Amino acid sequence: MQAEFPKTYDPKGIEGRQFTAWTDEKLFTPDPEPRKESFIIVIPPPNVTGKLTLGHVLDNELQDILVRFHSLQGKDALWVPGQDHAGIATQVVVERMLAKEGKTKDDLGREEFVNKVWEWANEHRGIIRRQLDRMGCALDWSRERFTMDDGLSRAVRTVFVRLYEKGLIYRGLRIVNWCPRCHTAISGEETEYENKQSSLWYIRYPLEDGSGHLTVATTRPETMLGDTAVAVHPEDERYSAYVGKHIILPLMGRRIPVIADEVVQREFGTGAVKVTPYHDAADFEIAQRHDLAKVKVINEDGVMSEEAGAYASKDRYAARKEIVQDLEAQGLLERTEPYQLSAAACSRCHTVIEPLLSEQWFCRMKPQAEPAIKAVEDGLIRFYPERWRNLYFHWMRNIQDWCLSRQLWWGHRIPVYTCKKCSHQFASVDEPDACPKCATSDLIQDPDVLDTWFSSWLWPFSVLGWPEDTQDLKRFYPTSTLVSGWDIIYLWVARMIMAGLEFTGSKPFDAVMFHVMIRDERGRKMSKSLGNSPDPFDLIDKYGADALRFGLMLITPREQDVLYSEERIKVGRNFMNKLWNSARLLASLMDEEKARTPTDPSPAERWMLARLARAQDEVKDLFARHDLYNAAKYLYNFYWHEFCDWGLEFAKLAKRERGRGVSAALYVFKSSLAMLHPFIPFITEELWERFTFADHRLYHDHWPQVPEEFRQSPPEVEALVDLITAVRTMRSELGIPKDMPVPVDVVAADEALYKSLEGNMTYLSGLAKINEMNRARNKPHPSTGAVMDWGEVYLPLAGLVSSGKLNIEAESARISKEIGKLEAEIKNIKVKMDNKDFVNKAPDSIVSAERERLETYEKKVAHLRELLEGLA
RNA sequence: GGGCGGAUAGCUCAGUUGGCUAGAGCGCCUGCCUUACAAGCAGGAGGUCGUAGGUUCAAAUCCUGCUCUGCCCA
Repeated sequence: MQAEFPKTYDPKGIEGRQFTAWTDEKLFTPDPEPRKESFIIVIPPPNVTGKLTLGHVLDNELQDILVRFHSLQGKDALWVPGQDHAGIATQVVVERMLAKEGKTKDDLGREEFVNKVWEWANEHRGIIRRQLDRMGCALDWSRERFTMDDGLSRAVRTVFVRLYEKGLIYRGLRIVNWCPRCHTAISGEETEYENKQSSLWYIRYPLEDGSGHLTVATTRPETMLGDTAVAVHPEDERYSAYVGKHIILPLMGRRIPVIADEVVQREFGTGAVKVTPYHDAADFEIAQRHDLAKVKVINEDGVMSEEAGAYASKDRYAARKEIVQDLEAQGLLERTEPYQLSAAACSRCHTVIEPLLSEQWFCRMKPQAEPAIKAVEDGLIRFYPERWRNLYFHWMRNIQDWCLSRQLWWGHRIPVYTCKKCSHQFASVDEPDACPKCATSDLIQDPDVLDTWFSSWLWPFSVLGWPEDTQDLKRFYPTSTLVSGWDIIYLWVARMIMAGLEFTGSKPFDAVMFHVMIRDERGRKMSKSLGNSPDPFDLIDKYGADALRFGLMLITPREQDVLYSEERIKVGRNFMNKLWNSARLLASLMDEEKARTPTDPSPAERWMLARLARAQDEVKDLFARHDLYNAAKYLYNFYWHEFCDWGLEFAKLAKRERGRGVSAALYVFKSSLAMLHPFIPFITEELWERFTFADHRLYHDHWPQVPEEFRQSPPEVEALVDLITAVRTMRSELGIPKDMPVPVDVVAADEALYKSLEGNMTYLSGLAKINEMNRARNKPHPSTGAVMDWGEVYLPLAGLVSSGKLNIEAESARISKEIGKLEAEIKNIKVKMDNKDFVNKAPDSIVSAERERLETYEKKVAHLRELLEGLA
């Protein structure tokens, strides 16, 4: 035991020292020789651009808790760290840096630009590592991986070639989400919807035969230049006469048909809609059905194309303005309404997305989805909480083909080659020297790169060495549990399941544990622009990593997004201080004792051991259900309100009054440290070390095993707790000064119980200031009292009345209230008992329990009435 | 428009397969700087379980409608 033990727990210094020691000892690298069952998690790779957020703290904390818990269960635990290369995000960041120097990526050229990105990425990987270290994450950094590593890149190419050769990857012309700033297609998940106040423009489209016009409403007037039809609903009687006629498109003079299609929403605008196949996904579908022309009027850079007539080479928004003005000048703008629209924007640069017809690489997903659906349906892979299965099934059953290509430089370049000579196109894992058809070496590789998720979906096995058949892969795959926010269930979790089944032939993990999102105290999402997202590392500076972790765990429900505020996590800091101070107390009480399994525990100690045993069972059970929130709460309440409030108070008195040793309390303390360790690794290791509980780290110790014989709690200690609480309440209501001792008279139904209570005068005196206990023969006058399940306690007032003013009103109000509650309950039970159906149909155990309750309550009420009379 | 949730104390949430007087933390009130801890100790107040029906001997819990609310997809 180290001598110095400050009054307040200060994590500074301690956390850093502990972590350095863990790293030096390679604590988190499992033995090369597998000896026991293993537990493995792969980290959801943080984005390499990332500073970690509070959300990451939660996500990684949960994983750390699981890893440490399973290590304490005696397993070989492994947690593999790494980062993903975050294609667009990283490229955008580096491009911005270049822009500050007045350069573009094209100035550097592809190779030099990619080198620059590598430099930047390597630096940031270090930042992420330091942040995870500060949280105390038990990651095995000797196995760190990056999605752009050689091995993982090879896994990506291998998978691509396999799918290509299976015919699942194809080139297709589709409407994609195009970011005009990033110059690439992006997925729906990489877009964000932003509510914008805009307008709905009503434009007149003149009919060719001069018989009038149709009015269409649009939120994007600039796209009208590319209209190739006007569509109405086939059952819309307002327009049935017009179907088949033609319109002369204003500003362009193009002749376009009026067609009928069922997707048209009759309620929107006028019910007649313009059709722009090149720039709208729904319109593209219509065009396919009706064989319409597709005219591209906006280019990849967001500028109007040559086909935009007079508006060519103007910015899309400038063109919009002019087009509206020109239409108005021609009397074709019927009216303009304010309109709230939710516009898709690039989640990386917030430029408004341009839906654009574009040729991209796609992967057919349906064949891979089927076994993945079955794996979850059959329980081969379990979801916690289970309800996320619904979302998974819903998406998987409606799965769309995956757009794989991105027009970026940073990422895995698509391994498709085309022979310049014979035009043969093929995919290859290794860079080919020559065309397999005509043997010329004049080959061109596809310039695009793959979606970042195309490497992330391989993560559970690529990090272990796949496609090589490595030792790690054999030993640690499939992994145990994946921890993830529910927001990336499609983007990542579902795809990993498909990839695992498709490429390794087995599931990637046994279970998925989903956690909720963190919002601010007003329920808003954390975001940079709102400035409501705290830097978790400021919080760690202020409160310590354990306090942040435990505080966060205690306020984060499983199924409902957590409303975070700094005030709320202080509960974590308070707990650290409580834990620390309870340790200080034990340190001051102990002599040379060890924390052994107690050999001859006193009743008070057995009471404590029984609570420990229950905590151990409960918490283990909660872990089995992946309910770490309630496990944390259980431990909090057990440690604070059972061990500290009662167990330590008993131990303190037993030591001071009777010179009894504290080894039983030390045993409970030691066991508690082990159970708390997964949640708060730093302080528990620190205390473990200070008390020299073992010559090895707590991380490698064992979950407490409380002997069976201690599981039964002695009834007299339960009675003792009741008695102390009752007397404390009466003292408080009556206003008896805290130092004034009181005598009590006790009636116990069971003589043995009374006797054993007598043996606990130390506690009665120490915790309720009871100086004398007598067996009650008659109710003393005047007196108050309380009725317990096992008997009654009377507090004679004779000696107290003379000594000062007692608040008799408060005390009699308390008793009246208790009577009221019991009478209401008695009434309820009587109604039940009078009900023949209840007596006949309810299980006997319930009926007899009700009968007993009725008797008990009636007895209690009778006693309380006597007490009330005695008070008056 | 389709789907998934939520509504329980002032606030944030627990409440397993229906069955003891519906719990916790924070906040609030009262009294305490009691030799571990005022980031603490002791005691206390506070709830028509959103609403209307239904099933049942019995509903916060199961079913249906409605209201409010959050999110996802199109």
